[in-house]
Formats: sequence, structure tokens, C-alpha cells
Amino acid sequence: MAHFNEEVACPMTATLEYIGGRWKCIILYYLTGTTRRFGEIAARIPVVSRKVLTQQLKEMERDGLIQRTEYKEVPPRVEYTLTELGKSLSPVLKAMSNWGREHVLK
Amino acid sequence: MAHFNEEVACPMTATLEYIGGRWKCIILYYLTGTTRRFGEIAARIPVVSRKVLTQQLKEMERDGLIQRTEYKEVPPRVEYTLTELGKSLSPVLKAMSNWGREHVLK
DNA sequence: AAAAGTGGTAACTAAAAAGTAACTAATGGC
DNA sequence: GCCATTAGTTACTTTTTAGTTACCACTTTT
Repeated sequence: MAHFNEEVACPMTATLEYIGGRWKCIILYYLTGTTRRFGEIAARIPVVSRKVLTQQLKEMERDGLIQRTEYKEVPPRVEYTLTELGKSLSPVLKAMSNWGREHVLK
Repeated sequence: MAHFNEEVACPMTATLEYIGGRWKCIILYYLTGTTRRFGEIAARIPVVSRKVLTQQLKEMERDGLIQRTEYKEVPPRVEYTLTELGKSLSPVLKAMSNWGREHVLK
């Protein structure tokens, strides 16, 4: 996903620059209220490869939506949490999951 | 975008099956409260080719989010409107645009 | 008489995204 | 001594997505 490559005046486009990635909303939704390890997130979305998952996580970390904490252990342990900016997306994520529950899943 | 190819229990995934496409939210947002011609939509999102725009519109029509009305004139005229299901997405679209306005655009 | 205007579609090419397999480091358990 | 464990990374291949160009129909305008 191209990113910030041109100034946007459209608030919808602006939001999509952050959460438009294929798996980002699912990851953010899964992180809501908790800290998760990389392996937990990967297990939650088995359909996506670890390479792509890593990419999406990196982009969201770069964008300030999530925080990555690496513990210097072996085997490695890495935890992901929402930042304040990430938490501020909760109305969006809630509206999305509500809509799916009410209009798709019966 | 693969579609309905497996049952989803996750409401977020369910929603993304409908609006996860690259331009769908922008199109739906642009259709909110009005009817638009194909050319208007294309002019609004000049960065996307007409081929891709047509694809996204077709998918959303198939999914029942928008309605396509073709007038038998020459030159052709085609209008797009939100269906009831499409209108029901307004809390999602509003939450998204609000977030962009408040957290990205200053 | 020719050109413009609209909403596409089809065929082909280019670019972007994603998948896959192999590899790493240090510790604990067998 | 050897294997499993975790969170990746790298290089390479395949798949998916998107762009490009040409074309159509019929009426109105130039």
C-alpha cells in the first residue's frame, strides 16, 4: 500500500491510509484490550503468511497504531499492544464488527 | 478479493468481505445521500482506472450495497445509488471519516 | 461530414503483492 | 549431543491486481 505519497484532503482516504491494509482491522480488533504475542496473532489469522503479517505489523508500528515490545530472550518473545492512537480507532472497529454481526452473520 | 469462499464467524472479517476492496469505502462515502453517474465517480477518484472502478462497482452491486440504473439513451447514462444495505453502513463510514478528520488531517 | 460525448468491455502487458523454503540464535529438556 | 522452541529475514517464484490501448453504439453539435 502506497503511503502518504500525496496530501489527502479527504478524511476517508486519510483513514484508509492507516487501516486500509488487508489484515489491519482484524489485527487491531484482535489487539483491542489486550497484549498479544506474534505467534498468537499468527495463529488467529492462519490464512496469512508470517511474511505478510510481519509487514502489516511493521507498517502499523511505523504509523503509530501499535507498539512492539521485544524481550531479549531465547527463544524470542515479542508483544504487540495498541497505542493511544490505535485505541482511538475503537469506534471504527466497533462499528465495523457490529455491522458484520447484524447484516452478514444472521 | 476472494469472497464468501469460506464461512466466517468473525464479524470483522464478514464486514471486510463487503467493504475491504481498495476503493469501496470511498465510493460508498461519495454516494452517501446522492445519486451519482459513473463519470462523476470516476472524476472523484482519478487515481483509479475505469476498469478497476467498474470492477469495484460490479462487486458492490452483486453484494447488494449499491444499485445500478441504466438509462437507454445515447450517449449512455448510468446512475449509482446506495441500497438500504448500503445505507446501513453509514455508521461505519461516518466513524471512518471522523477518525481521519480528527487524527490525520489536523 | 466529422467529431464529441458516455459507460463500458476485451485483450494484452506491467507491476505489485503474496507464497515458499531455508536459515538464525541461545536455552531447556531428553 | 540433539531437537524443539520463537520471531522473524532473505531470496526467489507464483499469483493477483492494475494499467493501457483500442473499440462500440447512436445522437447532437460543429
